[in-house]
Amino acid sequence: MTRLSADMRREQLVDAAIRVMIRDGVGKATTRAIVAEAGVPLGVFHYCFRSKEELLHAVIEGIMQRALPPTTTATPDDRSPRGIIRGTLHAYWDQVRARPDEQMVTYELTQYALRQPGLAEVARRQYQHYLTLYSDHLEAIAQVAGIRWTVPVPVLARYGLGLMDGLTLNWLIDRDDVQASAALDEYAAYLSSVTAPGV
Amino acid sequence: MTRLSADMRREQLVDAAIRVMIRDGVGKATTRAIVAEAGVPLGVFHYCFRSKEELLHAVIEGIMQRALPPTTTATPDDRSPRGIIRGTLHAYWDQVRARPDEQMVTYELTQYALRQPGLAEVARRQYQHYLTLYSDHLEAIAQVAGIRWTVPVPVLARYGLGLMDGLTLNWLIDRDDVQASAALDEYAAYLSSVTAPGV
DNA sequence: GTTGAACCTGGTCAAGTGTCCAAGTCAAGA
DNA sequence: TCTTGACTTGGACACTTGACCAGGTTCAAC
Repeated sequence: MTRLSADMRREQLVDAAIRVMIRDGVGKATTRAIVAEAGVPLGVFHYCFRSKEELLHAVIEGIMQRALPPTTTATPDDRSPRGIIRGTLHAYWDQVRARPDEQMVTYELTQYALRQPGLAEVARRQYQHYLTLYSDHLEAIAQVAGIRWTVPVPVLARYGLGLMDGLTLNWLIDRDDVQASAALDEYAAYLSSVTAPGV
Repeated sequence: MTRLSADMRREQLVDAAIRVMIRDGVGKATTRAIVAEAGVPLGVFHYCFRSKEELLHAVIEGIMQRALPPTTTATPDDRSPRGIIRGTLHAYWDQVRARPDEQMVTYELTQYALRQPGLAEVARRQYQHYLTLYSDHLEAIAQVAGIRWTVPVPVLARYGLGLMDGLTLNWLIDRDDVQASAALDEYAAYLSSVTAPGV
């Protein structure tokens, strides 16, 4: 086995763990499955991590990092406010649709974290982070489209984040692209209805 | 041990399983934890169920049955369409807030089911059932409020169910009642904006 | 009363799981 | 060169978990 620093090994194990989770689910991500995926002996695990929970902690931080960044608002075809909003939403949705398993892992990890006293706080912090991202994203859209929101942005962010989370969850269950798209369009229509020209 | 029919025993075990899941999470609901909760010997389990998955199947059907029925639209204080909508939503939300652990179990079970080939179909069917319930609920509101929806009800149902699922999930993470309530009010405002008088 | 099906029980098995450790290997600084 | 600390390795331990079964008990129907 090539010699690596403990930090490198940790990174290697976290990546392997994420791969296992995406493929087989969080429940199947045992220490043995993870080291097998990473191609290292079992002993390595507890040399790098004090416990499995410590790895889970690192995995959660890791997967949150790679969470979908809101798509840059580039929609060359339709530059009306409504067109920009609709284009942005569908671009984001395409990313969700492209990696369903990754979405599932995110939800599974969130729930796992909520049950583990030590990890609940991490989940909370991460969700707060998402809220901020979403708020920034809304502000960016407003700027690009040359409009302002007639509803407080924090409210709009919570509403939107909730809706996207819910639609994703529901789509993961029935994979109904037509209905999901229709709901997304309705969201775009709603967002357009809470805009006013200029700032 | 008092003698009971296998059907009774099954019911007893399902109830015990649900109790364990609510208290400790789906992952901790082992056969031993379940029979301990039910106060019966371990052997009973595999006398009543061919396998643990068979019990899980029964649990899912069971917990879905007790899922929140849409609140009857009784809002004596404000009988305007908007008042009725808002009252209904908050009444529903109060039910969610009253049993957070039960909500979590529902989400955990859904995910567990999606990973288990045999159970995925059950989840799909149940979600379809929820959609129908939500549609009926929307129609009921329209009738009581004397309005009609200007957006197709199936779209409105998917949108609403997604939003409520997402808001619930997010609230389970940060338990922020103020923000949740604000988002809920915004949803009420949106719903009001897609109504037209009479039928 | 006999019988047979339904129900109960305690122990046991094999597989899997997180954790630990003693002995080995390596590379770089004293 | 020697030493020292960091990394590697294979095996082992203690425990959990789902599944199974042989033998016992009960009760209603005949």
